[in-house]
Amino acid sequence: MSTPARARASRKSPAERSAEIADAARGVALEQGLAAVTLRSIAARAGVAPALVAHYEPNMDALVASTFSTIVGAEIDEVARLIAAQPEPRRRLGTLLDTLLDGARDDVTVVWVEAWALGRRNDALAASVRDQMDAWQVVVQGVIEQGVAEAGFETDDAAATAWQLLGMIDGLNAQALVRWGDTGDRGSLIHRAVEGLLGLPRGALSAARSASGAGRTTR
Amino acid sequence: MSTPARARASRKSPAERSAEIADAARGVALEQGLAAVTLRSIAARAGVAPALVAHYEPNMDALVASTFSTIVGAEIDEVARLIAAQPEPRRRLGTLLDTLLDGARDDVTVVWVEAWALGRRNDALAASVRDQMDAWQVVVQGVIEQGVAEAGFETDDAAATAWQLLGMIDGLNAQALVRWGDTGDRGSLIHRAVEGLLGLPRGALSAARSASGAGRTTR
DNA sequence: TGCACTATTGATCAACTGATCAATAAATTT
DNA sequence: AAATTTATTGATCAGTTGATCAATAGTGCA
Repeated sequence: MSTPARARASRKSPAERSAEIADAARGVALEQGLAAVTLRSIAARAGVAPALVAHYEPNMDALVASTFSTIVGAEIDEVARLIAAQPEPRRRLGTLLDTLLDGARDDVTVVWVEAWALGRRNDALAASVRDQMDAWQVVVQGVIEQGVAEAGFETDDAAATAWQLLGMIDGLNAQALVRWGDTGDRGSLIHRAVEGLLGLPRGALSAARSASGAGRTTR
Repeated sequence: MSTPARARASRKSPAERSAEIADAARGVALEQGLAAVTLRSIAARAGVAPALVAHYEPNMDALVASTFSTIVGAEIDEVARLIAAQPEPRRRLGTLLDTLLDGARDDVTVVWVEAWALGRRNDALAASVRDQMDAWQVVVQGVIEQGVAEAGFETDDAAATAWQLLGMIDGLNAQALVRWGDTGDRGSLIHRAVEGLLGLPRGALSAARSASGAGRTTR
């Protein structure tokens, strides 16, 4: 009862082991942040010697970058699916805002914030961050363009408006991360801001939402 | 022509030396980010042995935290002064937005973003971050409340609206930090969003601004 | 069965971090 | 001038990080 020193890991196919390492990295990143994705922490979680992680990954910067992409990519896919399920632009937009601001993905927000910071010293990560931001922007721009075509959204530049919207969301989430506790309801006021951004009448988004029965009670 | 090994530092009063160390930390943080504020980097910049930095600071976490507070505190003071110089609420708000989004303080934005990330592992820093966010919020809330009283701003909850506004600003700046280059004009669209947030007619803020001759040409 | 391939590992490195402490040296006081 | 105080330092420690490499041990093939 002393050294819980990991037994030799069973031999697996490179594909399988590689996937396990990626999974371990994803888990550590979600639970403790991207900064905790180290050679040894991942090895420990995967039940493997540190050298094996190094064997499968060109370097840790790359693992951190791919881990970021995996996590954020999954988030984008998930939210994109939720949006696509909504039948109408205003409700799509409301779903987008409510989903991203409901606090259920704070672990992903941590990953985002750390990626912004770490990206300054990890080029591969910085590139991944830009890629995933672009991917988000495409999704949001799609919602806006459809809204312009079908639901009276007003904007000269859907692309720029999408960036603006994303920036607002990211900022509110990052803020909520720090302001634990007394963070009021992020997401209630943003509806007004977005209505202003898109030239919609006050209440247009909230109305579309409550009409769809998506109201949360408290938070 | 080999070892530029620092000569013994001249003896100074604790107050003076302490200030020099704080200055060195401020400089490093602004030029290379908070993560670069290390015992040795600060010692080198201050022209002093690493042990002396440790002698003057209880620990590095505290130095990082106080450095953050110094930098952000100065930013708040500066912007608060700029705002106070404006005679009217709409122009005050416009000045606030334009000043914070003109990209002239990106070095401070880096400090903010890194503080959000590092604060997760540095309690003293996390506390400083909360304090400075509160300080910002007070300033913004003041602008809003005056606008409600004098310039037709509409909001039920000036405090929450101030947080919303800050979140938007932080998010756009953080985003611009990463999206080097193709970051369109942050700050042009935000006027519409803020108008929506405060129940102002479209163009109310931009009009107040250009009327005051504060227009920037390009960026 | 024995050979070849390769997944896996322990040991080890260099580089960096924050921190401590006895020794040194410059002031100030006596 | 001597003693005292204290600013400053070098040396050193323990801890972390990413990375390399020869040695080990499963696995499948001949």
